[in-house]
Amino acid sequence: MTRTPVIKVSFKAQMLQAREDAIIEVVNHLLAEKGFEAMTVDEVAAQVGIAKASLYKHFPSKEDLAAAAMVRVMRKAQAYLQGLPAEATPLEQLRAVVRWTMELKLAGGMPSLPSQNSSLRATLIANPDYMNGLIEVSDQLGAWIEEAQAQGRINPALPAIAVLYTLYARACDPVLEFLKMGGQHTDGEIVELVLSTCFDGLNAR
Amino acid sequence: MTRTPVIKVSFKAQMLQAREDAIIEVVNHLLAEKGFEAMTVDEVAAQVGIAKASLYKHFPSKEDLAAAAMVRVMRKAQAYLQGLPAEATPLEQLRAVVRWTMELKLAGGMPSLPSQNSSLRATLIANPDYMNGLIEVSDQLGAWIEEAQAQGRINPALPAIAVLYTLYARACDPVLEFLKMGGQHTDGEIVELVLSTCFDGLNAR
DNA sequence: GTCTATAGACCGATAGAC
DNA sequence: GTCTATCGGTCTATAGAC
Repeated sequence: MTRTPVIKVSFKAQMLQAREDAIIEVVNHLLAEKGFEAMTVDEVAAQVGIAKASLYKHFPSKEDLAAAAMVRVMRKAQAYLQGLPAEATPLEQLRAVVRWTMELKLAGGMPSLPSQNSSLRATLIANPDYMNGLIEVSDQLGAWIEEAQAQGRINPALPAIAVLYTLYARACDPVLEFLKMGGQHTDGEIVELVLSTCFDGLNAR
Repeated sequence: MTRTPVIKVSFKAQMLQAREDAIIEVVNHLLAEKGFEAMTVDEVAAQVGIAKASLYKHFPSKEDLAAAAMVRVMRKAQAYLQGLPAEATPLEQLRAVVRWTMELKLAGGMPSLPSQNSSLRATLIANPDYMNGLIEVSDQLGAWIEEAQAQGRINPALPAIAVLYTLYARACDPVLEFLKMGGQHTDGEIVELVLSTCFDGLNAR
């Protein structure tokens, strides 16, 4: 066993980390653009500019690639929640995070995975980083939902879990891409439109 | 050229038609259950109980299989629209068709295809039966939407096309399956819940 | 005997894994 | 760069209807 200078190990680790970031960035955009099934690992390797075999040095399987991208976006969500102004009302917080989610999706940065893929689900559930992030985010959102319901801002007749799912679902709402495809509205208009139908509903008020 | 008894031709045609119905039924449920990519044509053949080659006597490709299922559900939608009571208000009609759509999905009869598959999209767009059905359904829904907006029942500030997309999106809303997975509600409750969030929004009124 | 449909082997390409 | 599995699609020999 050879002693390695500390400075070199750190540098090497930095390189590894940088490459992993690049990989995850590519995976993130590919997942947003074409989904898990349609994304091939050859494609990922090509876009990163490394050999396919090198990918497997970092991630043991395609599922783990996707999981890493999900962990990353979950961390970004946690950071966003952390940065929200504490003085805002719960309803404002919820609207803000949904807006953030939809803006991310419209910008091509939201990895949407099929909700019915078993191998991928298993990998995600087995990933503590992902699961802890998901739970923390859900707890925060759940708390805001219940506060907003207690304040009579969000319909108290709705189960909080149904509200939570409805908010999460904006991250993969096909209405966003359809409206964008139509080309009649800016991204900002689309976000406000869907935000309105989500919170205010389709009915006139 | 030999004359063939009418009765025989009819019988044979009936057999073919019956088998095609069986195929489409299987495809429909497989598409609802696991999506287009995950569905294999071997699987389809096995579940129908015929050889794979026989499938290709009926449908020239996997895409056409999916297209046939989509045409079928589109026809069912058209028949449902046709059967609605003419005296109901436009808003009631819209609510009814969305309810019907979600019930079909919860029952496993709504073939959900990924919105970003190009080969499948091409096949569907090239299919006149599907496109005509889609246009007819959209025209009917669009007319109701504009009527309901004129009556002040649906928010007139929303572009009609956005309302239309929002209604269509209920056919692939992951909230339905998530709530069903939770096991806390009956299918009927889930439908009314999502119907409420769709039309009334999350906010208290 | 002829003709059609079927069953199941088979092929080529692709993609995940190493 | 190689290996292997899978999957969409095809080919052929045979069984059965007429």
